[in-house]
Amino acid sequence: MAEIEALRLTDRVKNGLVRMIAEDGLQPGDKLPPSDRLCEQFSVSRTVVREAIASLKAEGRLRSLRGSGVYVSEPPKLTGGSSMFMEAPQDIGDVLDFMEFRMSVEIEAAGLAAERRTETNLLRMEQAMSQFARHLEDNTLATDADRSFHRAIADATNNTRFRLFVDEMGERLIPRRALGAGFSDEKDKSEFLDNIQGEHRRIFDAISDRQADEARAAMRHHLEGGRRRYREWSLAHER
Amino acid sequence: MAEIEALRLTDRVKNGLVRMIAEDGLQPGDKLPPSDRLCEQFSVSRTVVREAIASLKAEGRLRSLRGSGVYVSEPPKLTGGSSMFMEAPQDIGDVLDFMEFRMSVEIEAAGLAAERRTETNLLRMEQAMSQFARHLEDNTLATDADRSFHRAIADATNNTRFRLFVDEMGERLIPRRALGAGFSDEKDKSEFLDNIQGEHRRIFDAISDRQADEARAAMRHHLEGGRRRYREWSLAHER
DNA sequence: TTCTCCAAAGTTGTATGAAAGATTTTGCCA
DNA sequence: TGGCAAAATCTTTCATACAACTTTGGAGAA
Repeated sequence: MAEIEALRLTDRVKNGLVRMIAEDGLQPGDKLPPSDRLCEQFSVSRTVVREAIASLKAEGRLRSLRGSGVYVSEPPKLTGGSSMFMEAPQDIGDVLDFMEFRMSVEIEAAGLAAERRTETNLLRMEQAMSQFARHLEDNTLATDADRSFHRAIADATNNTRFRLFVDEMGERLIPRRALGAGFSDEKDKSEFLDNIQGEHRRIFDAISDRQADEARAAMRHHLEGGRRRYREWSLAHER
Repeated sequence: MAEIEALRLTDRVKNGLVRMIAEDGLQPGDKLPPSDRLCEQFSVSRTVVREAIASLKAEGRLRSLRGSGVYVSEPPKLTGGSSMFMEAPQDIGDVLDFMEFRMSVEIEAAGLAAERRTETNLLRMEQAMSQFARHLEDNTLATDADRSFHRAIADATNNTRFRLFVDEMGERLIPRRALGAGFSDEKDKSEFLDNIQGEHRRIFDAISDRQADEARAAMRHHLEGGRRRYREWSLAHER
């Protein structure tokens, strides 16, 4: 009879990792120390470290890239919304509708953010932008950074509903392909990503300068571009 | 460049395990084959099998007893939490936040409606407006008419998401009082309701004339007024 | 100088052998 | 038959090695 499950090393390391992420203030997209380093830090073998990381990956808190490193990813945010109008889109037309709905929220969020943003809000946006630049080559990590940027704007509205909406939407509407996949030419892709960075910058500047209308216009332009690209992409790839 | 994340062996084994559990009809509490067996079955090393099991443990689908074996555990029950951001508002500040969030959606809905409305849409709006006028004396009926008007606008966007949102929001955010209750003077009240009719009329005209920006401005003004009145009312009645 | 290409170093993924801790089964003896 | 100890089984952990991939920095070319 196993009254008390002896705490396995793997669990100890797992807890140590989440504590380490919290204490060191590691943001989504940041890199963890290499596994060898973690081995000596926790005084365990690599097997244990790897299993702990595998656990955290399964929980969606880490992401690993072969040959590169292990990265912190966006916190999982339990799904489970039941609202009909937040259902995951069913077909391409539905995705476009959803994107349009999203626009309505985020455009206004940008405007409110311009009126209410604090220095801390601006800092988070800047962090997200530089993170985006740092991970241009990796679609999933750039997607994380993109979400961080939009979430920082939602935060700046100082209205919880916007933040909650952006979080929940992220679970359902992530046209991951749209952030870099589907380009046959590498030059086209980097140009496209540069474009997005420019759009983010324009939104950021408007919010920083407290220009609400310009912030709305910039956000509208940004999201309209994404929606247009998705439509073109889906037209080209429909079967 | 990371075109397609090459599927790691661990993920393959993980999928294989869940498929195996399903196909063999393993119930919670049943024991899995020993890891050595799984290794040769999937033709991989123990490392891989162990990481796959670690993942499934993290997801709560397996649990392992040292020295005994690995067992299927109760399937994790889906957290049935509804969409946080659509929760019914808790306090006055929350109501104001929700109203602001609603504004973001309906402002854009008005703009889209102006671009896309059909004659039928306009007819529905007119019906709602005359219904509103006909029932000025009855708060609940006037509220119904008000909802019909906003829903007709959402319909005119030709985007299902807007219609679904307006419907669902109506369930949660009905400042019934704001539509007439709380007036000590009958004259103030009728004046207030005339005001609302005028705002509706302005929105309707803009949509009818396909003036998207004017429709947005009119809707913003309309909802901002409602929100301001609610705030004043709540300040006057706070305990 | 600046750009391109390539090799070396760094990092994760996979394989293998071994040993220790814990549980279950076996088999012997009374 | 009943009890008990050894054997077998299984998970956990450690250590090492190699493969696959990415990043980095420097040598050489334009």
